[in-house]
Amino acid sequence: MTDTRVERKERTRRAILDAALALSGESTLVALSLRQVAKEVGIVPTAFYRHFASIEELGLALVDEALDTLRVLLREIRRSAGHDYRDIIDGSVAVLVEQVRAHHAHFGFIARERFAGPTAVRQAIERGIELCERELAVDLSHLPGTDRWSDQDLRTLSALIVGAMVTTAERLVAVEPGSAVELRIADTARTQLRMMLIGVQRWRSNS
Amino acid sequence: MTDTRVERKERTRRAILDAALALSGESTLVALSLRQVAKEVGIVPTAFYRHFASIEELGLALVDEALDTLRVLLREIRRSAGHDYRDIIDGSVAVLVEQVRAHHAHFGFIARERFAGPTAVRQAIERGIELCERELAVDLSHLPGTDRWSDQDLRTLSALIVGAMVTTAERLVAVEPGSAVELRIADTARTQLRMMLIGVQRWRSNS
DNA sequence: ACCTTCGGTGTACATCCGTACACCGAAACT
DNA sequence: AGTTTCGGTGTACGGATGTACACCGAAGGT
Repeated sequence: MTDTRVERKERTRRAILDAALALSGESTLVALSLRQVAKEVGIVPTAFYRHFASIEELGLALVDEALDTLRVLLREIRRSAGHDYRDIIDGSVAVLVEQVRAHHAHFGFIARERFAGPTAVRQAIERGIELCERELAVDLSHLPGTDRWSDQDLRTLSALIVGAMVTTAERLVAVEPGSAVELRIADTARTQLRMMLIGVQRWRSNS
Repeated sequence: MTDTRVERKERTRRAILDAALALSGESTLVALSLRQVAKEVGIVPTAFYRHFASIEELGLALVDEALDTLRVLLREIRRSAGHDYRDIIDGSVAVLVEQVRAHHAHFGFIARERFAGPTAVRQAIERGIELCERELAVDLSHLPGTDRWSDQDLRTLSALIVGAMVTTAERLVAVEPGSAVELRIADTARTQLRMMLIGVQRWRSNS
């Protein structure tokens, strides 16, 4: 009574999304049944259709949300960046750890569905990651040492870094926050970033 | 009649493994039913139990085989290695492309189940990849320029390279052999390896 | 005040699932 | 030759799944 009909609808839509995200964490979207989700939410199975036509469509909505937090991650990294290489690296990894902690369900979801999800979901994720690579490539072009790089080399380095960060995120989600293992993973990530960026100063496009 | 009982058994076991590998390519192991596999093989569902206690156990057998071809990949790379950095890189990527072509079902399987598979399968894959990192670290220690590296830094670089190669493999399986895209992926992989290895000459452990 | 819209309900059904059980027939052993 | 082993069969079950259909009751529009 305190709320309008659209508010009610939105609320159960959220509940469905949250339940699906939580349940898919136990295995995968493709192993998730409409009835499980409905039971978890506390609605009757057929009510599910008032919000989504299928689990796959639900998955696409989840991908959108997960990719949003991925973009937030990039933005936070950019915002926190110092100008010294050391600062950039330390700051980026700190932000990564923090964001994965705060939204580990989303990162786990991306890792799981990236190769195992329904086709449409996979494609959506791949497009999102590609977008991140493109954004990062632009950031990289503002770094000292990349003045004469070709666009393609910038993209290639970007892909390398994004790949390493995705792998790091995948490792982080499997680990408890604040643990010693988490620190080791962060340390490895910092070292890897340094290794990749050391190359930057020496690199000349085409050679 | 021409064959003994153990041969027969082994033959249908193989058929089950092959069918499961093929069918899991459409989605995931966790979305694969015992009955689907049985139907594909041409046996009655209950006959499945003569070979595996569950789909998960079947999955573990598949992991073993997939990890075998991963080890073959490493061995082939080592065998084909020149002593010049350029040779090593070109040769390694060539072997990678060739192996992924020849066993793309296995590489796809690893990519899919690595994060989305049953727990035991995920762990087995992670252990296998870790083993590859360790092996590669030893190879790296024989490279010129890594004389004074700490073991940990060798492992870290190894993890970086393995991660990039896994990502490359994941991209290769999604692409048709001999296509222009495949060439581009291989080219990117070569560049990335060069970028990583350029750092090797400049790197000093702890700094 | 009346009618419409629409999120949620309840029942129902065909299909698929894993698995238990009794059974078969030929290979393998003695 | 007689017996055992064992991969494969066939039936049968309780339970889960997607979805069609008729229905309800309150919010929302007129």
